[in-house]
Amino acid sequence: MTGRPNVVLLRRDLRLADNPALFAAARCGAPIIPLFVFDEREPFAPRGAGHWQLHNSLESLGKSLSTVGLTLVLRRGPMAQTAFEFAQEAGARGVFWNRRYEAGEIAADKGLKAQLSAAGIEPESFSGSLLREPWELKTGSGGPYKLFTPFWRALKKAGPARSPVPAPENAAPPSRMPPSEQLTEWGLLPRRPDWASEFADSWAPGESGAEAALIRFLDEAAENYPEGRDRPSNVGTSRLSPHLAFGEISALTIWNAVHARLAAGAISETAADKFLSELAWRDFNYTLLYYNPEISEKPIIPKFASIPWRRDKDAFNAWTKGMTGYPIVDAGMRELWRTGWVHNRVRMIAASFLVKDLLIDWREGERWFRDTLLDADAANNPANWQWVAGCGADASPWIRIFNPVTQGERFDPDGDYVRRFVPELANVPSRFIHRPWEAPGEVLAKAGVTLGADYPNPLVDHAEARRRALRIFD
DNA sequence: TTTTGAGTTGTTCGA
DNA sequence: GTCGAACAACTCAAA
Repeated sequence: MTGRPNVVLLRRDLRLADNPALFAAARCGAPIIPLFVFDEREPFAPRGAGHWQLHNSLESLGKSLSTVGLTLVLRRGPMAQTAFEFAQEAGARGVFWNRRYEAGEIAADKGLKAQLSAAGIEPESFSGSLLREPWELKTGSGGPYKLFTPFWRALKKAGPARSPVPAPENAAPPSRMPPSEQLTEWGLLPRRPDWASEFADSWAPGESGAEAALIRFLDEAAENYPEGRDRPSNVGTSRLSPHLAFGEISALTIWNAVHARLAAGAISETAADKFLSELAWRDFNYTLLYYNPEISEKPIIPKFASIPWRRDKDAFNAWTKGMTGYPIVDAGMRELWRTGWVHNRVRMIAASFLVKDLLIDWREGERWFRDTLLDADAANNPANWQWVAGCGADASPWIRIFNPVTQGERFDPDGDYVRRFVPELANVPSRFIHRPWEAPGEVLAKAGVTLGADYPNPLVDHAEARRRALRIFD
């Protein structure tokens, strides 16, 4: 097709369905160039494990786009400059994108908007990621919500802001296509060692993988979600977080799919409500990010800025490697390393252990998760770390310290989860699986475990560490 | 303006 | 084994 094209700038919205920027470009009738810009210098750009997801997601996106007649262009470099130069090179008429909410990303996109306007290229941004924009839901006095429950009530009452838009069909590429960089040359897949060798057993990055995960959840797990979500040994959660983090599916699509099942009587209101409230947490965390732009650096409650964190490289390394001697913590940290994801319940236990038991700065944990999780983003990861550390948005009057033994016994009673990720404990009886140091010598011998050799002794005594944390956080 | 009710996910103690 | 109270008295949101 001839005529000046519109560029659709893609970032963490790697999908065709319900992509407002792509839809708007398709509706224009002008030729379309989908452009993915990878700016590795952005603090919340995919990194570490995220490179694996990004590679596979882009590969999948490229194929999907080609089925509707479009060619994905890949470029690396500073976001605003790269996108602007590309728009000029392509002789673009407009550049469309879906909004982002992290301070640096907002600044980059704002700069791009100004640059494009000055050059006579039309910029247009859309709401495509959240159910409601962060500035839409306000308290009675006009401020942003600081507690989840009132936010959730307001979101439920208001509902999503827009209707979903379909994927484009038979879109038109331009007659002259600017060249793309080659995905394989970006070197995003790990080699020597290939630490992602098992990721594909757990994940299918891309839009169709996201859709399959949603269907699987609705068919098999949604009805039992309120209880099933807390059992890390089961697939009781939606496992949609990596797909959401890369925008392979929209929150609105998920919201509507759950409502459709509810209307059909296929799931109960209780189950739907519980799950949708978790989806609402994502919106809430983005609101927190928007109004607390330093959320990954500064405690939302300022008095927590003066906690005397311990600098203990050895303890931190033991935590990252899943060698703390607390089986549920170690299973979680090894699940993270092996699969790029950890069950939510175990995230809280492992995070609480780092912050409260080891007294290591939550920001170090946040950075580790940012590197190793497939689903890390600028909002959810920092906001949840702040919640665990107790310096976040909720105002609980006393500090919460998870007991790794109690939590393990409550949520992994048979030890199935621990046995899967900490195989050296596989033969320890359930009674001792979450407290192997209390097992009699002959029990450990029979299970083939020597504490301190096959599996570490506890890094700290939890009861003692708890008293220390209570003293320091007071 | 003042008041009132409530706050994701917890733990421990003691009856 | 189970259950309610204490934790510490704060901050938020709405009436």
